[in-house]
Amino acid sequence: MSNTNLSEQEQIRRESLSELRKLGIDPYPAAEYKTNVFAQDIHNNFEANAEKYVEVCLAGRIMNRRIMGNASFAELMDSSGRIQIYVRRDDICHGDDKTMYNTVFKRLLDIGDIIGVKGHVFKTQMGEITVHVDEFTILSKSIRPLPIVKEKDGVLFDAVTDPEMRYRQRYVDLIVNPQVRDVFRKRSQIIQSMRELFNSNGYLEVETPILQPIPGGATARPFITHHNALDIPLYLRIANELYLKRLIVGGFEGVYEFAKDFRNEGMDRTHNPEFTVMEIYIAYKDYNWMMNFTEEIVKKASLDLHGTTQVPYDDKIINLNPPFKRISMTDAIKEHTGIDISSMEEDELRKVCDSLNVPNSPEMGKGKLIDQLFGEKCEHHYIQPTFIIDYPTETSPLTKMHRSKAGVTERFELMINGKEIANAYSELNDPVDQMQRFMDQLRLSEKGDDEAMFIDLDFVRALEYGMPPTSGMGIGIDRLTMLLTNQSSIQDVLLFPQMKPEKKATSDPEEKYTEKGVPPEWVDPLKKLGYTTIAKLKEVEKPGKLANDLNGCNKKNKLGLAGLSPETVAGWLA
RNA sequence: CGGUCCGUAGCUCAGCUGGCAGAGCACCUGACUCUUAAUCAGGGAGUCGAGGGUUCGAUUCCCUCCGGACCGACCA
Repeated sequence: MSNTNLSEQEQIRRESLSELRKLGIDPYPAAEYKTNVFAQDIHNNFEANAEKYVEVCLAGRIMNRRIMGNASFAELMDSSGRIQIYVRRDDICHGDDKTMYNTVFKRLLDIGDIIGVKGHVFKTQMGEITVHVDEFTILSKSIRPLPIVKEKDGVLFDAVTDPEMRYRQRYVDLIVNPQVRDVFRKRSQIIQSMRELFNSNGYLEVETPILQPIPGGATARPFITHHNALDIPLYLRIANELYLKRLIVGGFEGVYEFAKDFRNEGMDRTHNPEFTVMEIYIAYKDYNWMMNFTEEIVKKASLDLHGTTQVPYDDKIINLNPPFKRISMTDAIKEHTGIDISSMEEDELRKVCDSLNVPNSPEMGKGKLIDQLFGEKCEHHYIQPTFIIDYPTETSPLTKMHRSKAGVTERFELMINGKEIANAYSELNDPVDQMQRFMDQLRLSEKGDDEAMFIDLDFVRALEYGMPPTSGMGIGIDRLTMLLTNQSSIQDVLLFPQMKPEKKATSDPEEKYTEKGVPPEWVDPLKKLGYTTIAKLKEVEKPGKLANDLNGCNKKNKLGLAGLSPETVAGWLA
């Protein structure tokens, strides 16, 4: 009776659940279920070694059923893939009692249920490798129907594509869209590939604070939170750079971290409020060395994942085989605008921006203007991997001045498919210069740039003890994964992308209704008719009509309640 | 934040210039012992995103709101 808000199919599945229990079958058994094979193993090896597959046991979710009287085919999906099973009445029911087949298998089991099967592998007349089941065990009953996706010759029918469902109920997406699982396996492989390389070089994987008193190391708006015991504000980190460099000061030769960073900014196809960055810092190296190392990282990840450095993205082929093109930012701007900005000051740059219709604002300094020019006019052209090198000092406050070029720093970004994939420097280790750069940032922030960096005095203190010359690099793991798995939105490489809260229909609790004199058994029918709050109930003008609707609902849903008179209903509304 | 499009059964989607709410899959009943998008016969399933307006009558037209997608602006 309390189930009137469930769909017909959900009610039927709940009834199946209690029928199973009445038959003495636990729909959610506690015991370990020992399997000895995965679907993929059977597909790969059955034909060569049929004798090894006479007693198999596997478990998975029922994805499809084809019942033909006393025999049935079904598809079972485990973590490795799908395999067909064949269930024959007289093979699973040895005596006269055919309940396990006629009632349990045919009627009480559903698509979505998780079962274990024991049997032997054979090949059907149609040539499909199949498990002939001798015995099955219900491992978990599903009481919510799955979307039905059918497939023939690799073509999907009725595939679930609604992003709302796919991202919000990722578990459903993973069940019905098998290629989605593959993307996340690849994501893990990419991280594994990088970790292997770093560890084999003797670099140390570390963990640094996510809750930071000063959100340093990058320019971005942070999330802010509060620590009650200390009574201080804390920020969710926007970068871990300053902590990793403290560790280089502390004497580690190379440190790296796969870090979740958090930025309180816009969300779209390439931005999620939390995202993953791998940052690595290595002593006694410079950015030239780091470019070579970055090439090696990207090449290895691609080879480990695809066995090739030619990867498809959209309609393009990206060639990740080093060496990658290297071009300075000023040359890049010259290449795409024909303008040499290398000796220009702020006023001239602003005029150039205006003449090229590049948006700019008064609080932008020289560095920001150059950045803006590059972003608008150049960035999207770099489809094949390209290192953009030597960035303006103003936008690179943690970077060493260039050893020979004035006004620029030893910094590179790796652009692939028109997007920034990696960002690296020869790290600034001069504590006096660092302090000066922080002060410059402070002035920018006073000028109105809300993205200028905070000053981290402890970091400066660390540098005062002496940091070896160091090169550091960060790679956006989400974006690298998008690139290597050919996904066009960041939501497709994050298991649980940030979503707006699910809207929840307001609904008053039962007590609110009973206070008004509504009998408890009539609360659900009322809600089903749309009177989910007392306020809505009060708006009713014709109690007779409501009584009529309720009696109709009673009859339609076979609730078996005594009929209501208009007077009774009018009493609730008083 | 601006422009375009979308929201109908568990899922994928039709529904014309306003007139009884539709299909396929899924579900239920029945048939069928090698099927495979199984098939065949029958059945029931809906707050047509929410609220308001116009109308004798709104899923359809208008307004507001909510949610989503794509394209722009901002950020990694």
